[in-house]
Amino acid sequence: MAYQATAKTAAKKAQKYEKIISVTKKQIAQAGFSSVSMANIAAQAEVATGTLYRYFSSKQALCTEVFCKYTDIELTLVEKLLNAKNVSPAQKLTTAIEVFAKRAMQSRHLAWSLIVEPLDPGLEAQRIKYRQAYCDIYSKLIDEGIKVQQFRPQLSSVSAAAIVGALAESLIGPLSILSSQPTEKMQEQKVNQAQVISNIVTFCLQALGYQQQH
Amino acid sequence: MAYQATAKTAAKKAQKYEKIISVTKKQIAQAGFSSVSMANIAAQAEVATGTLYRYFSSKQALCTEVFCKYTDIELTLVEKLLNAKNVSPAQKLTTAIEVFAKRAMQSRHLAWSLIVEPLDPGLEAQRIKYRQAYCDIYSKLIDEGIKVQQFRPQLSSVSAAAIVGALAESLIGPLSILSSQPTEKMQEQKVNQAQVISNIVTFCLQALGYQQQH
DNA sequence: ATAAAAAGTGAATCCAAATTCATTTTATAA
DNA sequence: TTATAAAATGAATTTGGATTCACTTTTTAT
Repeated sequence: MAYQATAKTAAKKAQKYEKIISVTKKQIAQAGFSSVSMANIAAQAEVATGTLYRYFSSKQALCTEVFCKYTDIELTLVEKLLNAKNVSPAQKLTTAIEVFAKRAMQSRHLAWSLIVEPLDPGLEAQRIKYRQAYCDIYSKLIDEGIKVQQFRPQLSSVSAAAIVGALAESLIGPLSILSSQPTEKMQEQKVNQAQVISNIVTFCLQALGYQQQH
Repeated sequence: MAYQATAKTAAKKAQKYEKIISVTKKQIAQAGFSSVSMANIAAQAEVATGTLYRYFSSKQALCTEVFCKYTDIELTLVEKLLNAKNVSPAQKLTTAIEVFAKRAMQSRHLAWSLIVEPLDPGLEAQRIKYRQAYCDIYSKLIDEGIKVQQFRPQLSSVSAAAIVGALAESLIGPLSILSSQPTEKMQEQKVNQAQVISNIVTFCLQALGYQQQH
């Protein structure tokens, strides 16, 4: 009597769920959150619009799911690097920035959507939570660095926010020379990704008062 | 025969125009661009919605006008400071940041709207132009500083973008401890505006490789 | 095979503002 | 004072998706 989803059916359902997520991610990576429409996603996922609502209560719920899924991956990764044992704060920061930057550059459009695309309030609230999380872990790192005198004494939460902003704007935002066509400014200025990353690493380390060892 | 607006009428019209602008600015300063609706503004300006369209071709045109008017004031001010004669690059940067920060803090909500509130694409495009302008003048300043060896050699456009991002995030964005209730974190951490500004000035100077003189 | 439960469908509905425009009011010039 | 131009009005229209829901199809348990 009682209807009980069989393994096969449950799997099919899960598959459909994943397809919706992945299709949405693809759309966001190609043209940003602003390009996501339910009709749009439904077509790509090969379901009816009504079906989407059997998996996600609203467009915002769908977008939030995707946003969190992919933002979380990056945050967790950076978190791990900053929790490494027997690595100095300066070294951890260097690695964290390098990893974050390289990954963002490999998925430039997605990174733009996740980090700087203007979003509506619901999603923006999520983004703020993640930025705050980044800020918190960087803040801790700075405190650590102050304690071992690798960084100068400072308001760690202010400096942490500055680092988050500096990374976003210089690597991903519209001011990043990396976001102009690779052929344009970068070639003209003979700049490559590695140089940009190295520049921003030095920028951050020195900002915190780290004295380069020779 | 030919209708020619008399001085009095022209003045009245100009007054009405200003009133629309000022009412819109007030609305933005109180609740952001997202709270602006034509009905809303019309009511506050004591005109009919249709009348707004005799002054501005669209909502976006109105918002853009206000956005540019107030953003331009700040940009011009900072530009002047950076063009000062007989002032070292480091000193100019210090002053520019201090002035920018103090003014933003005095008009916190407006600054938030102008600098970090998520906007729709039309306005966001305007904002990017201004950010680029800031980036350009900071970039020039950095080049100047490199030349006189106050700053280390670096990719000035990358560092300039980083500074723009750092200022926005640490002073105005949601991560700024100044944007939480003044009573909250700031008192709890015994932090005041001056300390935050001083922190961010040092952050930027050192980021560029400036060596504090004793 | 059949009935009940769940899943899927997509055309129709809803919605909130921006924008329009036929009409009214005000200003100008003869 | 009157005819014409400009300005102002605000109710009605438009719009672009998100969301709904009556109906169909598929799955499950007997």
